[in-house]
Amino acid sequence: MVASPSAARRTEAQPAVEPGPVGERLERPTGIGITVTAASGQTIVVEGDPIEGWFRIASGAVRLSKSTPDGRRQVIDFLIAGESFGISSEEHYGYTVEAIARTTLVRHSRARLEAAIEAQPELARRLFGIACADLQRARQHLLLLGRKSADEKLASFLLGLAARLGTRDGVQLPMSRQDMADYLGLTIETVSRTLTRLRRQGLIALRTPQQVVLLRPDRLRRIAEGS
Amino acid sequence: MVASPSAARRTEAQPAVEPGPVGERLERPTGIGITVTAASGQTIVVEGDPIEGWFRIASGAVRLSKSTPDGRRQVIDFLIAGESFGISSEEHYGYTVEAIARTTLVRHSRARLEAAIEAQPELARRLFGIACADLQRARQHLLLLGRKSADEKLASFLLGLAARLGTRDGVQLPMSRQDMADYLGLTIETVSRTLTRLRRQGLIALRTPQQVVLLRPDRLRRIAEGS
DNA sequence: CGCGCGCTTGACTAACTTCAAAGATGGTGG
DNA sequence: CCACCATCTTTGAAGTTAGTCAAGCGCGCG
Repeated sequence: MVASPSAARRTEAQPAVEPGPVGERLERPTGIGITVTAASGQTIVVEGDPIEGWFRIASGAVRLSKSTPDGRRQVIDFLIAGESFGISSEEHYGYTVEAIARTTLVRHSRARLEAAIEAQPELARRLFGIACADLQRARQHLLLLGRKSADEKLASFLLGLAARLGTRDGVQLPMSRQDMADYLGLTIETVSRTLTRLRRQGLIALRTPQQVVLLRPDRLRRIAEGS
Repeated sequence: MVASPSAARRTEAQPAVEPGPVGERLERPTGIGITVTAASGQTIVVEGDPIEGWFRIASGAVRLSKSTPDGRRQVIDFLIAGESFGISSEEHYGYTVEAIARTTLVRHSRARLEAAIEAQPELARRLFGIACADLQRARQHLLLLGRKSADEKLASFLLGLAARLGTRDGVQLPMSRQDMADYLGLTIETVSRTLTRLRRQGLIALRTPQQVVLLRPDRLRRIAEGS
């Protein structure tokens, strides 16, 4: 059940994030932040870093993850364009953020956010709503990790991703098998084998390893919720 | 890994919560809510119920849980005196709440909370802080469920509970083995066997099944974080 | 062309679950 | 006050799922 300590897979320990093509010029009173870009695999913030602002993903995708000291990793969430992280009252990040594709982010200072809340109290409600939605997602994820089988985990994951990306029957996976495994609390081999099983049962098709077609969403849904 | 469907263990389907000894008289403009009491095992709210207010636990303890349609259960959290649930911008509860001991709760209407926020905007920040703390706890729980072994889960659980209850070396477990199993994503037998193993290794002592003494917190901590 | 990387597959192993039964414990009623 | 019953916990033996170790495949890039 437990991945071996040698499973540390942080092959990336890059410099950090560099100012993007647009650069710091966008730091203006309009409320638009600093645009930065990150290459795939690049680390944006590390668990324990002080939270100095929040990021909104303009394009691309990132993963949030936590690790044990011996390198086992749990992916907390994947974020895509339009979603944010770093909106918290905590002092430090409780997770690491890494790009899983070439990603553009807009960084906003915490001070400005505080000021904006003063100016328009309605904003506080929006942030609270985001935190509540994140909490609901995390709790759904708890049920998946604690009580679902590998088949159920994959079915849930594929359906959830399709719903999130707004695609009816096909999903372009933005993450690797390793990322999926670390999100689902499985190993890469089990993810691969389970996808193969779903494919052999005619529930999905794999055009390429990243391009999944949901052939039988109805049956996948039944599996996802416990046959 | 997956508990059998027959593992449905909601032996309780009681009427709900009855007005407590103090009754509805406490519904006054002071902001003090309605006091209610629940016997051990009694259901307070059910997953899917509309959120009509929030509850603060005056005494006793409750568990929050989610279930699959076939009855497998994942405990999301345990709450003790002084802690709250139902503080959310969601419309419906995403979890069921049940008392795990004789519990007294104070119920506050949502409308009054909204009004209080209008009156003192600082309150909004407090609520946001609670949501962020809950989120951090849930994410720590994700790492436990997804990537820790049974030994690590139990060590983490006992240390966390001791820290939370503010006791140095002894813990009075307020929940059953089944509840612990459902929190840790294990079966009741594995919980029992693991506690026995920790006891035989001299790391803990069990005065009674509920009374745990942490004999070697240092070694437990090393186990909790991955030997 | 061949090298490297990510994905898949196979054989075997280990951890945890399942099924079964035997202690504890605690409350209730005789 | 004590015996009995229901419930919770512990323990044992066997079964399953997912993990580990190892190798092969396929694609893209230099």
